[in-house]
Amino acid sequence: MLKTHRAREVDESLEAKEVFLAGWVHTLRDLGGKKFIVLRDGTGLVQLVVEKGSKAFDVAQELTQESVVRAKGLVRTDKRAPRGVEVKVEEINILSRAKTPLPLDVSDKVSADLDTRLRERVLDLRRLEMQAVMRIQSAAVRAFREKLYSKGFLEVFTPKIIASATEGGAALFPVIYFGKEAFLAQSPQLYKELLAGSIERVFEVAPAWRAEESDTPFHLSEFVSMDVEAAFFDYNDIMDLLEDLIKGMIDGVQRECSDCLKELNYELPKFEFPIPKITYKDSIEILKKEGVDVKFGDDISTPLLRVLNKALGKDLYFITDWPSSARPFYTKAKGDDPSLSESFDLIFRSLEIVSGSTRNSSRDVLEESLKQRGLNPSSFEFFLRWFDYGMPPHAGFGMGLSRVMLMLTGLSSVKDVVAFPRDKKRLTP
RNA sequence: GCCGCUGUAGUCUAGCGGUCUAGGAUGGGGGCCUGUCGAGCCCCUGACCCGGGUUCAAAUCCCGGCCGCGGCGCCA
Repeated sequence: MLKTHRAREVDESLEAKEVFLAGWVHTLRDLGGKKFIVLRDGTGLVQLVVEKGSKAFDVAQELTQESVVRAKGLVRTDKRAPRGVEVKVEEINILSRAKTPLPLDVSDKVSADLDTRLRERVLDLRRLEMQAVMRIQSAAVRAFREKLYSKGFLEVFTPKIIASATEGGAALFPVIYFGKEAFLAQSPQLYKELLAGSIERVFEVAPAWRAEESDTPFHLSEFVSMDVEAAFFDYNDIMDLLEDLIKGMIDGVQRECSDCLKELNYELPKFEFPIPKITYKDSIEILKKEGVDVKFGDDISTPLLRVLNKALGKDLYFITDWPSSARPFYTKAKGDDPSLSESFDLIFRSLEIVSGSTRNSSRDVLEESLKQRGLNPSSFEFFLRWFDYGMPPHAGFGMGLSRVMLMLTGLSSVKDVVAFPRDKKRLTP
């Protein structure tokens, strides 16, 4: 290893100890007879001091911002240092010298537009704010996984190259698969159902692709979907589970990332638990009362969700029991009213972050449902045939990671929370 | 895809018919400085998206294109 400690680990307990540190030159302050280098690594910042006359001084003369260096020095506490502790450098060497000027200010004295930042993303990801975002994401995904493991779910992986459209609706990206036409999966939906039909409780964290025109701060053509599917669950069981997961993710981020939240100047919203539920029907009534021209069967668009959010005064809520016609073919209808379905969306303010339902588990019902939507059951035979051999009742949901991240970071575009986002116009970096 | 707004040095921004030889900040180069922490001070460097038009005169007004942002649509 090139280093004995990481930046954050340098504290008073190491007083007078020799350490090796390595990282990026975050900022440089040259006072003539003394140089201050703020060194950054994956854990944070620490100040290095280089005195005139030391061996290191001449090398430090050559430093530029964002150069990668390794330094040997003695830790000393000093109330004048930023964290009350700093490292007096004895030796320093440059592992990789950064060219100047940088195309982006990593130290955040001048902020750049999102577009510029995405173009210069590798440098952008070095900014403290983006480091915080990446940490929060990791903590959130970890909390999601751990909660599911604790409830006996298995993490699974479904194919991402598929033969045909899974759900109908969304446009897919075609790929050439050994001379045959194939597509990138828009969702693991059908495969996760089949897995739930074999191993009961499964989840997957994986990318999905949609070739949609959608050009908004909430859509990407490639996104990470957090999917859960469980046999012997219905949509109420799934909503209970989801509530636990949301709670776990918020707690996990709060616990592990308080400094990151501070870096983002963001406080996690205080949600009501249990998460309030409102039916689709009641939502429509509320919207009507608010003077919106809507009727049963209409989709609740983003502008309408804003109205609903304001009327309800809730930041996180379920909209349940959607019209069957507004849902995909695998969604189970309600027993007492087949025009409605056992389905839900979880809404953060006016943003849908999760969508789920009880699924149809009978082949006859599925075939009928496909026909009603103008889809041909025979093209779904790869899926339907397994319903002949013992398919339990099951339910599940799909959660958009980057949308949840907006809730956990306070940022306003999913392009900002994804390291290398893919949208209609962006294919690099 | 539609509607609206926008495009000025590496980055962020001021200017919105002549006062622009385009101002500031940050960065970069050079100099001074041994406790900086958005270090400070001095000198220097670097820009009007592209193409047409209007006008005596265009960064500034008009048209087209491209890019970006916001909203909507598509999408779950």
